[in-house]
Amino acid sequence: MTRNTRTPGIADPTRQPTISDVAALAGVSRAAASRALSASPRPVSAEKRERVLAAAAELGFRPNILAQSLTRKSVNLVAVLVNHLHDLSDLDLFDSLIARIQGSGKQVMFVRVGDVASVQDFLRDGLAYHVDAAIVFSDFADAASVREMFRSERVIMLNGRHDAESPAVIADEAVGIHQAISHAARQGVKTAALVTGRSSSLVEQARIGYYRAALGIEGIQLIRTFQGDYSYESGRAAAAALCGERCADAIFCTSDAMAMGLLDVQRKDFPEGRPTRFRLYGYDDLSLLSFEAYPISSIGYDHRAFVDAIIAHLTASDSRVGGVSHIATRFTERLTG
Amino acid sequence: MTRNTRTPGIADPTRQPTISDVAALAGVSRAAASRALSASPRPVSAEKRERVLAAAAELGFRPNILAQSLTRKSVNLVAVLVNHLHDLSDLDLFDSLIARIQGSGKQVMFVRVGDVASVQDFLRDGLAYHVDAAIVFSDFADAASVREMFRSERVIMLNGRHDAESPAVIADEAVGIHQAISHAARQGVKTAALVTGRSSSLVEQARIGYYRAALGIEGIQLIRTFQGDYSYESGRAAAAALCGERCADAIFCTSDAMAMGLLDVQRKDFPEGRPTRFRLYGYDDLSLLSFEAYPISSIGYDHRAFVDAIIAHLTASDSRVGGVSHIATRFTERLTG
DNA sequence: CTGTTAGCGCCTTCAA
DNA sequence: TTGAAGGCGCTAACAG
Repeated sequence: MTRNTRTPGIADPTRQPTISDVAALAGVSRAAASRALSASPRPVSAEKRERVLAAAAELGFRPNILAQSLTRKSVNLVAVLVNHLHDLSDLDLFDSLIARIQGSGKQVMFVRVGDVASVQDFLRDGLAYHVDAAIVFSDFADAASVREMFRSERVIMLNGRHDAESPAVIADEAVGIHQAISHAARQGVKTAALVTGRSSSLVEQARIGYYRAALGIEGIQLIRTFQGDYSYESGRAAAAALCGERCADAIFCTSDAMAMGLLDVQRKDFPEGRPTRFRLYGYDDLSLLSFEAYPISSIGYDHRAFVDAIIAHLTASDSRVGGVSHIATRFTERLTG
Repeated sequence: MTRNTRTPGIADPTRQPTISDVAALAGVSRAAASRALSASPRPVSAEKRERVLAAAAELGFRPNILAQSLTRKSVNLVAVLVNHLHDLSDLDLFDSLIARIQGSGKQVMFVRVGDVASVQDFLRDGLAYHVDAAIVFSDFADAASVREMFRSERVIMLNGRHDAESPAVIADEAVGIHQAISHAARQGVKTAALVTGRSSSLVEQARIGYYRAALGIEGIQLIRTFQGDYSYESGRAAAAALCGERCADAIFCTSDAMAMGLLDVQRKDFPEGRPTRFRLYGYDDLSLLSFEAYPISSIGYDHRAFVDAIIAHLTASDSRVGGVSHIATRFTERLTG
């Protein structure tokens, strides 16, 4: 029995039909069957193509994409790295990202990288696919590690940890933050408190810097700071620490979740639906803020533009150019501002 | 040049090193290199293993999992099918599911199947991987289609559309629903309104049936019904329709999101933090309900148990047994109940 | 323990 | 246009 030549009648009937089976049934060579089944136009006589297609249909043949990719050098798989799912500041963003990736004919491999250790585990255990591209939300991975992890040059960094070789998409946070703070200044805010996330993240460090700079420019005094971790619970903790005696005129939170926690602690004090002793500003512009319970003024960016930029890098012809796309942010006023 | 034998010095240096390169550098056969690199213990002399490992490290060798899977007949890939991401009634569930799957050494392929048409597209275009298993949340896919789509016998159905050949995990909704309704009865509720989702879903049809049955048993009269689509917006619409003149003593929503929308519309009428003219019951027990703004009594299940059941099916030795695992649901009382 | 050999399923030269 | 042959990267079976 020669290579890849089988007698379908004798072989295991539960086995998935391969292109060899199709070729045999159609009475053509494997190469001819491959050409007939190919999406791109290849030289096959119309009559043979017909026979091959009929045979494939009869057998219920479906190509093994993994085997294809072995020769094609492209698996049509994109890895998406996140810390945890909770980090997805907005599911809408994610949903449209996945839809767009699938729309481009690729599938999405979802990789949850909870901490630095698991990045190392991945590298050590070699349990990473050779994917076409990787999109990195997770804080815990730098561009070089991800390139090595997935053996891919096309690594799109969204966490600020890009380098010269990998493209990145980053939100231009300074603009929106300045808009929010100058809005506060116009409302007569003189003193402010800042609730931050883990300062280990580069993104967060930069964000804090923008707040401080804008407050300085607008002549608002930063009288207190509280370090949280982006979570709702840490926002509640911040309320206890900041909303006592000398409460600032405005409290800026570097995540909406924290602002929500803070708001909930204060909720009983304001039947009007918003705090009166201070103004409250969040960050992320979660779609949840359109619910009446959390009318928090916030800073966000256009999700469509963000996804567009990612897709552009994904489909760019030159895979290894390390360009950085900037996405504008904007301030949205709601009841609390 | 014979099969798979290369001279590394001459070959394209940007090419990823293969096991042949490692073997050549270590001065052993490819088979020996494969054995040395294998996770499971295989016969290799300690000295050779040493040399191979050193060579692999020097070259930065990483096995191509896709090529491995071609011979191993297992890709270590699990497909997860969802409608949209919004459908994930709780991200926590999803997060731990993915963590557990990755913990078992498999990766997760995320497939968004927005409608019936895309299921057909998948089948027609053949752009589906031969995965080890598929986990189906999406309403739009039945067991047989998914088995064909992914060429896998191991299809775990969570949408109620399982058949004799595929295992399933389903929440035992009747229990929790009855708990909620008998709780309402004990509070003196005599009349009820029901806000439902799309009744095209089998799960939803069954759910509505449980509500009706339990209301009957407890002697509560169902005086009004409103059809929504599980969304927050449709909950708001329900409020307009149901909370007017002849408002029921209790309103039961088949999703928490709808209950939240309904609550928000009524919010201004109750400074006490909850509606007073009627009791409100949701479904899903979202973690969001632990926030003070939405203290909605709700019905849910133990996420851990649910994930455990899925993983059990995933790792079961007999792939094609179609057992159905039932997960208990329970009622949780909050302010609105 | 070792290396040789024969594939996994597919695609792509390359002569004919 | 066609089919034979070789190879993608890896592992398993088989002699030694």
